[in-house]
Amino acid sequence: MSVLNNAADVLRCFGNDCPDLTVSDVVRLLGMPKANASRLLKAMREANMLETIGDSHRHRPGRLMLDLAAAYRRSSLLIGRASEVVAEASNTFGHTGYISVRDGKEVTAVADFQGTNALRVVSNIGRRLPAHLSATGRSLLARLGEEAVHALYAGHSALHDLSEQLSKVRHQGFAYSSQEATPGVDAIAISVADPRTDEAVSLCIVYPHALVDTKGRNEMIAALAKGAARIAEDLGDSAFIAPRI
Amino acid sequence: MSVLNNAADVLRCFGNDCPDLTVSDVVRLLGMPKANASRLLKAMREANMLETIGDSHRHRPGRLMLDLAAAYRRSSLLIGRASEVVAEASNTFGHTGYISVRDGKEVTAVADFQGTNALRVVSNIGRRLPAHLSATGRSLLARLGEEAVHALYAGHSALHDLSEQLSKVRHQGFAYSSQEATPGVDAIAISVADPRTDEAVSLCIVYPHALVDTKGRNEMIAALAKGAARIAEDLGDSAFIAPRI
DNA sequence: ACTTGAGTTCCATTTAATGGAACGACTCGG
DNA sequence: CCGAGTCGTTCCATTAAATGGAACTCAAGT
Repeated sequence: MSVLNNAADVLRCFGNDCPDLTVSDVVRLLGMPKANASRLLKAMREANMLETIGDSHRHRPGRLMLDLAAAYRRSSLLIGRASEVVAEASNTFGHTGYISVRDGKEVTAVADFQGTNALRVVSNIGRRLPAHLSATGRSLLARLGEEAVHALYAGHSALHDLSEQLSKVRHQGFAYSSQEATPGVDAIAISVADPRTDEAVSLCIVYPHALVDTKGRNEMIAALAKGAARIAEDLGDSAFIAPRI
Repeated sequence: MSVLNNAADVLRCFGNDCPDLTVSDVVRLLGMPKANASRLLKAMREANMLETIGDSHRHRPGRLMLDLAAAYRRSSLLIGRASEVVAEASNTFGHTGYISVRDGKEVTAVADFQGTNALRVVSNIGRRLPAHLSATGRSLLARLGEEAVHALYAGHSALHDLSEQLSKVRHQGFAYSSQEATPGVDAIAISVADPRTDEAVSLCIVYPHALVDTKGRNEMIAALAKGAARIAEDLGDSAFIAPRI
C-alpha cells in the first residue's frame, strides 16, 4: 500500500539471484503499474536506497544500504561473541566459517570467515537458504519446540523427515550435513541464543568432504562446542545442549 | 518530505556509532514530531526494514537489510575481481585486507578479509571514514582530477595538504599511511576502476606498523599492483597508474 | 499520589501516491 | 528511412496516505 512497503518489496527482489533491477523488472516481479515503478525507483534513488549502475537503467542497492548489515552485527552482543569463536576455529582449521540467523523458514549468514586452505568452500554470505535443507538451518530450527516446527512447516511435505532430523540434532547438540546443498561440501553447525534479546545464531563450519575424516570433524565440533558453551553460560542460554561426540 | 526520505534518514542514523534507535532517538536526531517518528518506525518494522531488539523499544536494521550489501557486491564485476586479489594477498601476507568505495567525502568498506597473523588489524567494515584521512580514501580521491577534488573540498581547511598528498599518490601509483587513523597501524591502497560502469574501488591492506619493514611493504604493494594491473587491463581502465616502488 | 519521560492513538488538514494514457528514446529488421 | 516493439518518463484528476498538535496510556522514580 504505502511507498514503504513497495520499497521493501523492491529491496526483497535483490534477495536471491538478482544482481540488478530495471523498471520493467519491477513491473514484472511485483505486478505494479509502470508509472509507479518508475517513480518508486526514482524516489529510492534520490533517497540513496538504490543507485544506477553506470549510466544504464539498471539499479542496485545504494550506498546507504552498505553499512546496515554491519550495524546489525554491532547491535548484537551474541553475534560478536559468536564471531570470535568462529573466526578462531576458521583460522585454526583453515576452513570457511559463518554466523547465521533464521528468518522464518530461511537462514541467512550475517558474518563469514574465509578459510585459508588451498581447497576451501567459498563464502556465500547474503544468500538465503531454506532452513530445513542446511545444517545451520536445522541447528536453529532444533531450538524451536516440536510444536513450533510443526506450525511453521504445516502442510510441508518435508515435515516428517525434518522432525526426525531435528530430534537427532537436539540429542547430539549439533547439526551435520554431508554433501547436502553442494556436492563435496560438508557442514557442522551449533546454535546458541541470548535469552535477553530472544536472538539465536548458528555457528557453522563448512569444509570439503574429501579433506576431513571423522576425527577431524570431531575436533572442529569440539572447538565450536567449547566456544558456544562459554557463550551460553555467559548469556544464560539454559536451552543450550552441549554436543556429544 | 515523503516517508521514503524519512525512512532513509532513519537508516542513516545507524551509520556511525549508533547500534540501535528508539522513537525518542529519532525525534532527537531528526527533529521530527514524535507522532511521526512512532508511526514511521512502526511502518519500517512492518516492512522488515527495522526490527526490535528482544521486546524492548530499541530498533536495529531488519532482516531485509542483511543481504543487500552482498547484492551490491554481486552486482559489480569490479568488486568481485578486486576481492580475489585482496583475498589472495591477505592470505599470503597474513594481514587484513579490504575493498572500499568512495561516497562523496567518505569511504566505506564493501568487503573485508581478516588476516591470519596473531597480531592483525581488526576489520572495521561498515564504518564510514573521511576519505581524505585514510590511504584507501586518498587512493580513490587521486583518481578524480585536481579540479574535481578542489570542487569537492571547497572551503575545507585540509585542501592544501590533501592536494599535495594526492599528487604524490598519482605519481607513486599507490597511497600509504603510517599510524594515521589508528596508532600502530599502517595501510597501503591502490585503486582501480571500471570505465564501463564508472565505478572505482580501492584495494587495501592494513597491518601492524611494528611487523612490517620497507621491504615487506614493497612486496605487498607489488602483489596488489600486479592484481590491480590485470584488472585494469581486462576492464580497460586507462587511468590506472602502475605503482612505482 | 504526583511528576517525568517514552510511546501510541485520534482526527481534521495537507500532501503525496496512484494508474491510465500520452509522449519520448532506443533497437531491430526490412 | 521507416514502422513495430520495448522501455522509461511525464501528465493529470482521483484517491489514499502522511502530518502534527493534543489527548491518552504506561511505567519508573520521588
